[in-house]
Amino acid sequence: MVGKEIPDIIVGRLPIYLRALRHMREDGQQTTSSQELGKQVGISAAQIRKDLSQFGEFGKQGTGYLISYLIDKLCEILKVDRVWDVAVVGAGDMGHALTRYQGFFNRGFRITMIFDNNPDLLGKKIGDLTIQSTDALVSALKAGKVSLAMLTVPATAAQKITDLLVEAGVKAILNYAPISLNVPEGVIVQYIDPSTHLQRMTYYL
Amino acid sequence: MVGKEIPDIIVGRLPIYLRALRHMREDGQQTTSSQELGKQVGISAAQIRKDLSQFGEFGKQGTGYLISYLIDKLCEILKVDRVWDVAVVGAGDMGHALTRYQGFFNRGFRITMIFDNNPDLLGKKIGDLTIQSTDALVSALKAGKVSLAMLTVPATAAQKITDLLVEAGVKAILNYAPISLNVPEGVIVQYIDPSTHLQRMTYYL
DNA sequence: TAGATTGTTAATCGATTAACAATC
DNA sequence: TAGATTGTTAATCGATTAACAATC
Repeated sequence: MVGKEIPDIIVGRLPIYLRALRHMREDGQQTTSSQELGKQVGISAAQIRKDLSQFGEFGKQGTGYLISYLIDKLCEILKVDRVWDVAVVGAGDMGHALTRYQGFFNRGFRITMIFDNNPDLLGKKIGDLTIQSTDALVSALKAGKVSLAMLTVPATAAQKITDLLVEAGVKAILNYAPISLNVPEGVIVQYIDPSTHLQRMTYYL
Repeated sequence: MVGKEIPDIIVGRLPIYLRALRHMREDGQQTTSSQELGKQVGISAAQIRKDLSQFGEFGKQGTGYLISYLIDKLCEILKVDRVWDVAVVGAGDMGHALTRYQGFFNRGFRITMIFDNNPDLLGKKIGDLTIQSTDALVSALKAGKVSLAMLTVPATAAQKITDLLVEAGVKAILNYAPISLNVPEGVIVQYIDPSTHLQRMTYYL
């Protein structure tokens, strides 16, 4: 295979597979099949095999996939065979919750900075981290070579902060503010907005 | 058009359009075009027109869409022309953050109950709401006819709580626990897992 | 060996885009 | 009227599924 572009929809499923495989491993399981994994995550066995085949041959006919091996391979593919530093901007309830969340580290992430523009919060601590002024954001991120950020500021501030993140060299933003962001080519944004998720479901009720 | 099934991928874009239209209205804007809206949300104008045309004719040649009218129509379609009661299960940092979040109400949702199984938390208040025992979950949800829930418990407890939610008649679950849930036909799940979102982005870095 | 399951191909299905007549 | 923009059709593009030879 010569570096043909992988569709993003496939990339988006890999973390789901990885998560399920980790759960299987925690349960002491050693091997699985595309059928079993598919049933677990609600995706057809054929699709899982097709998705994985984009990246190599990870299974064995007759026996399926060695869970630990497939986990390693997926971590490599997703580049989470290392730990990424992540900055949080916005130290409200959501930023607070994310910063204290213990689940990031063994998924490949570590929150190393938190920022807010509220003077009352500056210098306060969340866990080991001290809340810094957004005035320091660009220089601190550049110095720390941070390329991932989570954005938990109000919608009204989100675009302005985004522009700072871009200026600071951030390449991927997980946006919790309920607004679409404009970013230049080469910067990726993913959106988490519980209201849009809920609205997508109420349609069916 | 005779009730032909709308693809879920289209349903999923409607809340995005709705959110952008509301921002436009807040800015005092009265009309928009598929081109302008598309630029705002990063979707082609043709696709927006095609999506909307599944539900009716909401625009005018030459002038585009009346924002307030289109908002009303999208709210009707998504069934958020009313306010839905939502239960939160899990009163950790994330459940806390969601319960205190002010942004739900004008998107069509209102958190009316919060549950946790930690005895130390029972009876404590988050805003106006008192944390209830998960033992009371099924009866309280049935009594309140709640059909939406947000799940913010640890992954280890998520499936067990999901079974209770299903038993209580919940039809849509927004799952913050990092695990795939099994639900019967007729129950919808949406997933929010920041780690999977981040992993989807690190692939490209 | 016999049964199971992969990786892959071809067929099907679905989604997006381009183009344009209709019309405000 | 002239310019703009819709709703819709046909063409294109992409994703999913079914099927099966290969092989553990």
